[in-house]
Amino acid sequence: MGHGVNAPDSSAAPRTRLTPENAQQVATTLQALSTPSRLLILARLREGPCAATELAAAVGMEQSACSHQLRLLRNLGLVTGTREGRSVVYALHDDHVAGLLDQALYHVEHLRLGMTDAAAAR
Amino acid sequence: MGHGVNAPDSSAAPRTRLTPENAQQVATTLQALSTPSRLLILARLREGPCAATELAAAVGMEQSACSHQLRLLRNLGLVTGTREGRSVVYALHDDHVAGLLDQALYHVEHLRLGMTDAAAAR
DNA sequence: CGAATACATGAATGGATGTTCAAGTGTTCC
DNA sequence: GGAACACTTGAACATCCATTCATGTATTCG
Repeated sequence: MGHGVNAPDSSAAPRTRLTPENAQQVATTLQALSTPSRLLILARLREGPCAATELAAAVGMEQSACSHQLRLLRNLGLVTGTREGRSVVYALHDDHVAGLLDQALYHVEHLRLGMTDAAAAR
Repeated sequence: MGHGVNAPDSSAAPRTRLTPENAQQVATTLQALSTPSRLLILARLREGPCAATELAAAVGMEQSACSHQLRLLRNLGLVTGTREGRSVVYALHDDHVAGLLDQALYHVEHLRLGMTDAAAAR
């Protein structure tokens, strides 16, 4: 038996079969959510647009490191950067990114509740 | 403006703020979905339990490599392995794993529709 | 123009990670 | 018991990746 929790809505079909071909693409995109730095960046942007420097400060990382990750996120189409004066304002690309983030956080939280602390992988 | 698509249900609250502390845990869990091999393993298990060897064959990887990844997924609490005769049958730990997978596939698919092919990161 | 601010980019580095190869454990059956 | 099957585990290895440091580009302002 699972846990008596009801997810936001798992009934809606995913209907996207995972094939060996697109597995790489999916993995690449999901990898964007596999690091604390990028996760924090996206979480910050989830609450509204933000300029690069301010963003770096908000997530507590060096401006350069942040810029590198922003480039990656931009290349993946997760965020957009728009020049505005001498700043470049970053924002989530669209609602799917926000949704992906939300769902990830939701499920991961409940996943961790299901186990005492079995983790400590490796 | 985003795309005129409506996600399965993004209205249900995620209400899990991402803090610098749990960011690492969330990232670690999501990293399980950041590789084609593990993604294929989970996708296969999404359709029902499966013994280790058969699983390895199904996703087209060496049995050893598969076992290593299964250990990782087990440590993260994403899958369970149960001895059954001389086989060990693997299965998704619970519905949240299936939900996470579904949502990920759903959003990623629609994300990729939003861009011609900007990716090709790095 | 020149200085200052705001970002981006390249190279180098250290650490993590996936896979392979080679044993090692557990289980069934004769 | 012992061979065969099913899976796990450890070490080695090659690769990838996030961060740092140093430098380069763009924009505003005096």
